[in-house]
Amino acid sequence: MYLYNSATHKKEEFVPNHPDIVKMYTCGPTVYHFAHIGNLRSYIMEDVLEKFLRYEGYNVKRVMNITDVGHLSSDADTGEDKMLKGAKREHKTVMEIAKFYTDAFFEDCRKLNIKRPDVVEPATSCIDEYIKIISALLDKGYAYQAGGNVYFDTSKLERYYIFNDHDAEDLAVGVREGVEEDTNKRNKNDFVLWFTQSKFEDQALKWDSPWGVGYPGWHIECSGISMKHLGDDLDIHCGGIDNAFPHHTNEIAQSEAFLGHKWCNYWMHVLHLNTTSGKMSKSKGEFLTVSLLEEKGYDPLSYRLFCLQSHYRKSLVFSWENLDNAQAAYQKLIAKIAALTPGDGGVDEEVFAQQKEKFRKALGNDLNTSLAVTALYDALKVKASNDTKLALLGDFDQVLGLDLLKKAEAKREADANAKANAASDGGIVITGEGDPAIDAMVLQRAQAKKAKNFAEADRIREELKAMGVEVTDTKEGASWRRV
RNA sequence: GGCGACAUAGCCAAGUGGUAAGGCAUGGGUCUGCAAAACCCUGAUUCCCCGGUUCAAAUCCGGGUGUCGCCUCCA
Repeated sequence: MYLYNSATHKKEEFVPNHPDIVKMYTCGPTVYHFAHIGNLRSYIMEDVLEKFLRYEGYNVKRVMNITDVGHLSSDADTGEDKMLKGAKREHKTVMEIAKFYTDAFFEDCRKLNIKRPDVVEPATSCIDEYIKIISALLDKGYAYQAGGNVYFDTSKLERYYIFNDHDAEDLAVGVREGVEEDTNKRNKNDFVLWFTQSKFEDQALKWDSPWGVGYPGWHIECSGISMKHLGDDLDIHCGGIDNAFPHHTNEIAQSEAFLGHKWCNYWMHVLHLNTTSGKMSKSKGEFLTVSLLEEKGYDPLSYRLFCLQSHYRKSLVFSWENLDNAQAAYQKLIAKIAALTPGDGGVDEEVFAQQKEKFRKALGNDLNTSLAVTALYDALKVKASNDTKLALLGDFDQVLGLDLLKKAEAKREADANAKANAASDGGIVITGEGDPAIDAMVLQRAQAKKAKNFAEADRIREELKAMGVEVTDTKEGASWRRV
């Protein structure tokens, strides 16, 4: 397969370091609040990558960190630690906050069919790992102590900038309000590996270290966690585009300085979900969560489809209109699949192989999920038995994760139940969810309709509507369901 | 200010030199007392703009414009 590598700015053929395993690392969430759906876009696309690798027969080991300490820098407005702020807001301890929002994050993932990574590691459980790396960096002369903190010396590297060509002189330091230049730094881009002196007092969690009691810097956790679980090399490192600089740049700097060789081959960066007014963030505008989507009547998987219809390397604009589009498309898709009867015709292997090839080619070309979704429609339209179509859809859905067959089956069952609950009278058949009182009203309406008393029929339909019951006419009579 | 990316119909988009896929929405039709559902039909003389290369450009080159991201932690 081919993947765009942001480190080389080129689409490259993916070749793992070891033939028997693909080592994949994903930057996880900072668990101080709920994830918004923009955060989740990245995890959806990374999930597709992982599932496609497995689909292609690779054995994948995927690791994700949970940031519960470390990048605890300020919100520009208050200068408070994010975890601490969350804790104060909810009158809980930092660890309680971390647990609560970690659980909430994986609950959101579950709703979106995002597989839990093989290893999920909180930053706070790998302190020894960071200390080991920092000590070695000091020994090798890549790090120095100043003002109580340990810094990485970026001037010691031959090449520091990886993802873009910065000129240190042009970097604006402290461009935003509330950020002050750290005078301990020898070079503009040096970064902290270990803090004992923080500009934010009240750091909740501290550990002992050779350099004093303190806590790890913003970037060391990903290097430490990755090496702990994946060893001294890595195939694919994923994250949101905003992480490219400085977070990932710094990870590469410290990891390769520590290891003495190349660390990670492929870098995948997912672009942002924006609102019409710009980047989606937790601190401004509407805070869009999976729960909010559900409250508004959206299936979380409609959002997944929305993301799939776009490409991960393009920013995507969220609007309710766009989500409506996706939800309509999703429901139509399910309805079409539900209309296919299983057990019809067997699987035509030749057609199956042809369609599958198209699907593989789409995803194999830098995860062209939009074309992969098109392959779903092609599978529905292809001249073949229902069994062939269902086999294709089920096969593709292993990667796309839209619960296509499951949802279609549920719909078929619901329709069958409605039939089983049918009440009939004088040749008029009422199908519904099995409530005799409702059946009676629906029957009354059907009789009024048969007598061409349309005013009465419409009146009863309105009455039912007010009760949350939707009536649709059928050939035999009428059908109803609660909405 | 510097750096990185993107720009195709109302919206999401495919397209990597050979004459604009697909989906949603819209409009029309069949069906229906009406409605819903379903099915059929429907759309870009043109791909941000201006030059250039070529028999041929949405696709390549040059120059603009616009949008987004990064340079504080953020997916």
